[in-house]
Amino acid sequence: MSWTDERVELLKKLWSDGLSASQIAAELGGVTRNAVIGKVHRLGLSGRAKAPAPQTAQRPKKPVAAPPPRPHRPTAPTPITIGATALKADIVPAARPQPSTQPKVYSLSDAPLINNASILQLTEQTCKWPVGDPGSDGFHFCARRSEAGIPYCGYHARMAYQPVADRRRTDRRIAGAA
DNA sequence: CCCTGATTCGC
DNA sequence: GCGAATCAGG
Repeated sequence: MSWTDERVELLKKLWSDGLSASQIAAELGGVTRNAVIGKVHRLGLSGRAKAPAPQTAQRPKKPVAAPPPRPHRPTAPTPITIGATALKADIVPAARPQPSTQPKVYSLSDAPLINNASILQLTEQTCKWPVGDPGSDGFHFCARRSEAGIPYCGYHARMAYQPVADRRRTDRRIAGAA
């Protein structure tokens, strides 16, 4: 995945919005936070104003609002309780669609219609691209206006219908490689 | 250990 | 130019 004009533009926007490099990397997809930081430096926009955006640095112990109820599948009747953990696996992040057809060129959509959208708030008009780690606090859906006929905004539509780039998490130290 | 950005340097 | 590896820190 390369730094297209559009991706650079989004990078600039998110960076100036105070998002962290890893958050931006997650939103862009196909790049690591190292790549984002490297690009930021090459663009000469390192150092930014104080970020009012909620940094993931320290998570608040209590969510501001009650956590959204976890949806569960209506298909199977509630099984007889053997273990109490049955619901755990119910949240499955929307699967990234596999590459199919090459879509037309979409324009970059605007800001999210819903900030921090939960799955329950998604409608026909909102991009259903999952952002962040399901189960983690910051997880939400993109929720920019979706393009007609497809469940994604212009930007994510392109990600969705492109071959899934290897989403490397190589920022981890290699264990054992003393 | 989780995370952050900064820097280096082989590609 | 790119970004993994590394560094320095919260």
